Amino acid sequence: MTPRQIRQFNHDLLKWFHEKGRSLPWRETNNPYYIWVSEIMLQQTQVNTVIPYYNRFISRFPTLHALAEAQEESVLKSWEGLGYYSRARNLQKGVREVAEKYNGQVPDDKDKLLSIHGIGPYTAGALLSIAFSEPEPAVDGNVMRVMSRIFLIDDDIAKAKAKKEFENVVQELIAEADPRAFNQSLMDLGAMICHPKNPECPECPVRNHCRAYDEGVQTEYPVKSGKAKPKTADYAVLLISDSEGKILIEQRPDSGLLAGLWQFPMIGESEGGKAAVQKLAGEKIGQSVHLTKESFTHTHRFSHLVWNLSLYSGVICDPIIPGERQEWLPVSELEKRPFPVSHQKVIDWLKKNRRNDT
DNA sequence: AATTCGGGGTA
DNA sequence: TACCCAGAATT
Repeated sequence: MTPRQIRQFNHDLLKWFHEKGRSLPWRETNNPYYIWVSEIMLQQTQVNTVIPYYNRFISRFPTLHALAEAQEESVLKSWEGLGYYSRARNLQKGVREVAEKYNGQVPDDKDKLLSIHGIGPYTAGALLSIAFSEPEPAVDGNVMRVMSRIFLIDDDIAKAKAKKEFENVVQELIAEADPRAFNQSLMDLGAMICHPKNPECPECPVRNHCRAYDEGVQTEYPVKSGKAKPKTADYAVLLISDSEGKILIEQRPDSGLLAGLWQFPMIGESEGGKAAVQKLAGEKIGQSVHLTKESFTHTHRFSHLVWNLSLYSGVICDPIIPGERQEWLPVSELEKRPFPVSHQKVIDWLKKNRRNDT
């Protein structure tokens, strides 16, 4: 684009944004900590899903220091159900880093931001532009889709390399714009008009600048290669209760899938058969236990994994002393711990079917 | 450069 | 179903 075309593009885009842009909780503030929280929550997560989580989170951790000083488990509890839990752990790590290294002030320097845990190229750009009004690109899925159509860029956006190309394009456009409004207007355009499947081009404020619209090939962009088929894993979920009706739960490891969350003990069911489950359950719990296969089963789909869960229950008369990451809890207190959604389904079943109240 | 990290909305 | 979502860390 020529400088004149760039000015016209900016004018058309920002005029639309000020008239039709979304009003969102995190747009009512310039507090870098609030913007930071919102950007982390919004990673791979839709706006409407985030809104209630954001409001609760800010209400519970109203300042950067409040989050820095919180128990990690209470942070995970606030994140429960939102997914990608390492985001929450890294956010708190990053906040603690800012509290110690930068006296609680979120730095407005790109390299310093990128050195903070959980802040990558996108989030650094978003903070610099939205919180500090610096002309930095913030390239996410929306921006790649919009720009791929406007300039007919056919790089595979599933590849890491493609992002640089889009950052260069945005960098040229943003130079003459209000960076804060510019980056957010691209995201709103991507979310409200320039949809992946059925873009509403007649409503688009920049369709006159769009090469894909000009050539009628909007739906062929962006170019994106496919993902691998998720693998499946079968598990026996153990509902072990003591004579008082307390349930044995355990905390998952500090790294990997669902790190730090709580769950009912699980056993890989690869070979199937109740006898095998019974034997492994005895080893896991530390004493032999008679299990009953319940009718409850549940399939949980992650983006890269499928869990097939089936439920076994058993009662222990002489309860074991719980291990380091285990605990006996009454059903009524399970909600104090953060559980993954798959095991919340088990809790739902338990509350409907429990035979002995506690 | 490819894989691992959740869960829900949408056509 | 399949794809997408205000991506980053790890391998």
